[in-house]
Amino acid sequence: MKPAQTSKSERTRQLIIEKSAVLFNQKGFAGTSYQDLIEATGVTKGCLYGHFGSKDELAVAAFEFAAQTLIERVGSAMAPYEQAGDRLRALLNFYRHYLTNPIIAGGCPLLNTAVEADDNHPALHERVVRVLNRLHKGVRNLIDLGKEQGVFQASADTHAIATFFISTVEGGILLAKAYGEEKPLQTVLDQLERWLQQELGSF
Amino acid sequence: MKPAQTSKSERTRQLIIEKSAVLFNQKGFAGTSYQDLIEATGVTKGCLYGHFGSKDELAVAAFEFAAQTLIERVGSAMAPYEQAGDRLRALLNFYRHYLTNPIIAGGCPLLNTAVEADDNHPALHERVVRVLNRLHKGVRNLIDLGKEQGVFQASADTHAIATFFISTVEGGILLAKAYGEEKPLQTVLDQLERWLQQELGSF
DNA sequence: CGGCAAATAAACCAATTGGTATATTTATTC
DNA sequence: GAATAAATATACCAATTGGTTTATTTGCCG
Repeated sequence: MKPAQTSKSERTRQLIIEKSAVLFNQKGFAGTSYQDLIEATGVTKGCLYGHFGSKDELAVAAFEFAAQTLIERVGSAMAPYEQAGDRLRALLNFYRHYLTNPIIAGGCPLLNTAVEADDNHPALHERVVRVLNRLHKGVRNLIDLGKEQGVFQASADTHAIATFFISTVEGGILLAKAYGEEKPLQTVLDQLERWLQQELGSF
Repeated sequence: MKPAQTSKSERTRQLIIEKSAVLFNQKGFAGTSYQDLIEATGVTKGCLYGHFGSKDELAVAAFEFAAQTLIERVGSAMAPYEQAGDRLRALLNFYRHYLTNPIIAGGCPLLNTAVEADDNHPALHERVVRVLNRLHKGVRNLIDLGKEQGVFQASADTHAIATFFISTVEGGILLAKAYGEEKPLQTVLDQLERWLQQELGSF
């Protein structure tokens, strides 16, 4: 049976991934049982195992989906703009609405998965690092673009700025999630923006 | 039986807390089973339940211990200094050695617990917020001290700086842990220090 | 040092865990 | 629309889960 463009099973598989991603993001890998997954997806255990060989495999697929969604959303937030300064502002604004308009319920999947995976789940940990690298590279490319366009200072330390950017944003998401309000993240993003303007020159 | 200053059971209780704190920090609450706890503490299940009524109760005690240790270490890192600038530098240096000389194996308990607790574990979540508040207040006090001493600019936004500080540091710890190297954290702290010097005036 | 309470150990519990085997639908292709 | 392969459901499994009960040992105070 050749799989049609969007066969029933493909759609079921996608449904499983999307629902599971939320659960894993909220409850973590260890905290999510097959019973939880069955209830959330509305699908039986046999079906779950038919599509994914193990909980590990499902968790990896779910994380990749969440990460892919994140990357795409970031990308389309910046897409309308060509000037690096505008793109950077769009990136910051994307994170400004991160909690009220979340990629996926339960906070940042990158943050959540990183914390649980690094000591416990090599397969997931590896994906986390990969996504982190992609994100880092994305920020670096943005800075380099700005330099080429002459809107960012050529002397800026691209790598360090990208690292600082990601750390700060993830930390801000952590605080906001912990406090259950978006204000800490807003504060962090405001400060980060000011810092970026000094590092890169007003943009 | 009135508990003596340090009875056998008190020592056992402390042993359980210290060993459990490591496990919970590494494997998370859901990821840590009583079997794990029994093996790590070298004590039987009956003994565990004799001291703590449930896994929840033990996890809370373990987190409080880890948090207390963190607070104390931060405090004693800054204690030798009176001038706010020196104290702030000491604080940054404390975090510089956070991964090579960790409070507790498994990374920052505040970060780890916050991520797992906020959606799943109200009791733990509440403690996390409390510790976060204490930390935030500590940084604010440090900044205010610097203002009183005339070494920090009076115009600095104390609250925002404290929020930014904590976010950035936690984000740096996250990145360093994810990458398994301390360089990202070093980078973050270097940038943070430069930023602080601009916000507060060179100190 | 005797008595007793507290601490610890050991055996046990029902429920749930992740995972499997098998039966039964369902979808797709010829 | 029949054949068939894939998808789904059901029932089952041993192992482990968090937690309890009961027995035994230990530490402590008069």
